[in-house]
Amino acid sequence: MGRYPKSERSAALIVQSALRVLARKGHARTSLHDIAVEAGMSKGAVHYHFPTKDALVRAVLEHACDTVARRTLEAWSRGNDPLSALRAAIEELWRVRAERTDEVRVIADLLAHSQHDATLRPSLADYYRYAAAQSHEHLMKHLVAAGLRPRVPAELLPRLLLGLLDGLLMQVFVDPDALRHEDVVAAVLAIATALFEPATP
Amino acid sequence: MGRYPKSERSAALIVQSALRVLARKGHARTSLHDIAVEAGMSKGAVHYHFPTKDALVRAVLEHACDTVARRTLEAWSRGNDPLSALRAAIEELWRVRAERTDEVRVIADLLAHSQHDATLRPSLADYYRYAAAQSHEHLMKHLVAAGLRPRVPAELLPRLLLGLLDGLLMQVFVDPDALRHEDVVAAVLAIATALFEPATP
Amino acid sequence: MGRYPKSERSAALIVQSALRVLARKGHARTSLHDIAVEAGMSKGAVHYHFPTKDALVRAVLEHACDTVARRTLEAWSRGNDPLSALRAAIEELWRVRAERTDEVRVIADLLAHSQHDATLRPSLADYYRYAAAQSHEHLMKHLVAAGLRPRVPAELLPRLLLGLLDGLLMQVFVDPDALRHEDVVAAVLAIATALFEPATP
Amino acid sequence: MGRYPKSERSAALIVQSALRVLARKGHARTSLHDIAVEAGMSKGAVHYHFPTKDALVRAVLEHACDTVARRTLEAWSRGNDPLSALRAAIEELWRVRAERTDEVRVIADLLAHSQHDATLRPSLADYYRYAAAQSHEHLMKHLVAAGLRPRVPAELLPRLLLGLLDGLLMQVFVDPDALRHEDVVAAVLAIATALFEPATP
DNA sequence: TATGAATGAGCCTTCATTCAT
DNA sequence: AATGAATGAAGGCTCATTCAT
Repeated sequence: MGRYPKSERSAALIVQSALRVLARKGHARTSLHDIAVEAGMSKGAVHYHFPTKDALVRAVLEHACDTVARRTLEAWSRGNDPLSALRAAIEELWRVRAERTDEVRVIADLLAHSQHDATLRPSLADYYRYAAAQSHEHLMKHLVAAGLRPRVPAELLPRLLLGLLDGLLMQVFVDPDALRHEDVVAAVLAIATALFEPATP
Repeated sequence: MGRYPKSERSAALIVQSALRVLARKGHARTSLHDIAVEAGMSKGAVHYHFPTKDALVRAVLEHACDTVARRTLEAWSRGNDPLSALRAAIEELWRVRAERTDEVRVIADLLAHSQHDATLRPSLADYYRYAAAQSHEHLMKHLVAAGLRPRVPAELLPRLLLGLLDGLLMQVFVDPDALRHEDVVAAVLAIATALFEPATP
Repeated sequence: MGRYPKSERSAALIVQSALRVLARKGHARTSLHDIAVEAGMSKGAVHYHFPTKDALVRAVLEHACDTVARRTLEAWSRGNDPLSALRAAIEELWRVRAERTDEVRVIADLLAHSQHDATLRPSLADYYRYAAAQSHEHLMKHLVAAGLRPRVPAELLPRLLLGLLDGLLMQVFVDPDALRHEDVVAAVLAIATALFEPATP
Repeated sequence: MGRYPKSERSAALIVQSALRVLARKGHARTSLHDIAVEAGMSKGAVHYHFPTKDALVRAVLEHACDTVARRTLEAWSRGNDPLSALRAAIEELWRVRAERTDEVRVIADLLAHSQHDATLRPSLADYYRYAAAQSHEHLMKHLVAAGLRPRVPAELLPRLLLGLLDGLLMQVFVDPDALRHEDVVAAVLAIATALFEPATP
């Protein structure tokens, strides 16, 4: 701790500041100047650490994906019995979205941007793959262990779950009152369980 | 009235051109110059018909939402028996997304932008409301008529369906090969049916 | 009356409207569009009557100079004895300025502009010459008739008087409370009379 | 501090260049591009030092007012006896105007502009106040010391003097041959002295 | 490692002017 | 006599980037 060279500390500071500004103003309206001000440095300093704006944005995206992925991972380690674990996970997965963390907002913003900037896609693809893999693992562990088996191809399960949550989030973006927290959790849980049926012996 | 029909034709031409350019380059990278070139007019002419870039973008968004909503409406009017109608609708709803129409891409782009530009939200909120209302009506008509009743609050049904499809689309944006068409349709259909249970008499 | 062809009436309407807008917004910030709107016509119509913006502005300037000159003329036809006539004239000459008529404001604005647009100078020079000639005539008639003779070259008298009033007006432009009406009139009157001495027989 | 003295030098260079261009072309026809070219810099550099065109113009105006005020101040420190001091001052005050320095032209131009741009007024009001205060002080010192007292309110004296000079200048703007230098000086001197009378003991 | 200065391309917008109708 | 449509040249401003220090 504190052992990092100044360079690394500054770079990290810039990424954090950029994340905040990007969440607040969006990629299109964020200038390097804004980021430099937020970080308390000069524009030149930002360029010293990140050769290009795109490079910085990429770093921010990776950081944001990491953070969300980590929180997703934790989401699955709660609850005792399979069902309550699933419920807790869904609740946490929705919460991390509904809270509209800086990270979540930046990811949503850059995901749209990635349609026209291919360099952003790898991070996002990794993120989806990783999140899906995690969810897949836990879904299988919990539910199959409970004597259930999926009604759809197993590798599709997590993608459906995450897609559903992300899609609902978009509706909240547009109209914050469109969905109630409990309703979403209950409905997603219903869907999740409905995707399994008793395994025939 | 009608003395100068050229105006309406030009305005429509500008909106179409703008839609194309926005789909290709995204809101952030699209300039009025690009749009003017695409429309074969001068920048001044664009400003003559739309006082501001924002105004034009809003017009494009409304047009795109209309178009997609209309296609969504048609999606529900196919098939004979309830189940095949549902299947046809889901297939069409996914196709309109997976095809990545200009309209769909622009909507996705502007939806992200709407996080930081409140003036875009009304059109999008209308769009979601309208699409949800349509889906709600047909879902109830088809499935309830088939002696089923929803396992979740009825008004949530279409939001879940559309959210799921939109969320899956985002994964395709990032990684075009992440999902196969048939898989998606089958899975969404499974989910949709799983959301109903026989109505107890 | 009413016998003018439409063309002339429209042209006059445009000049009046332009005067109002120019007084309100200043030459630099006035567009032909503003003037057309004020006149309730289209931009094209304005161009029909005045081939160029400069031509219109020149017409407005002439009109304004005429109006002010006419009022100046009237200013000298009041009062009975020489001194009260002089007092009345000065009071009116200051009032027409201090009121900040549209005409006065436009003249002030265009006078500054004339430094860089020589085509405006003739009208203004005419105006000054004409106003000076009027004032000269009356000053001489009134005061010389009263047995006085000027202390400075006679042809300079009106230029001094008008210059003084105009210069004081500029101070009011910058700070409306800089000068009180009565003070100005009294002081200018004092100066005017001090410029004469009893004619030695 | 002083690590980057180039900044101050550049800012000053820009102000000087802007003064020249404004004097030559007038506020309305002067673009930042013109100023940048005159300064031998890029448009961006101008914006680096002055965030806005208005800000730059304000800086130029203050600079011009300062310069003229300083020269006015010097005008009063010449001559030995009261009368020759007054004469010298009037001569210099007229000269600084009749020379049509860049500063004087810019002040006249912006004064007209200030009718529609309130942000310019404070500088001009200060300038008039300051010049009036200076003139007031010297007028009183010289003339009252010579046993004279004003015929009009004392605080009006300098405003009358400066107003007269400024007003005459406007006539010269419009018609350079309207007034001869010696005539003006003699007449203004006559007026100035006529404004005083022997103090009764 | 970081800063202030400067660049230059591009963007949105305004506006006088032209022209077919 | 007048209108709506369209043009094209600026204009002010933003911003990523470069560079000497």
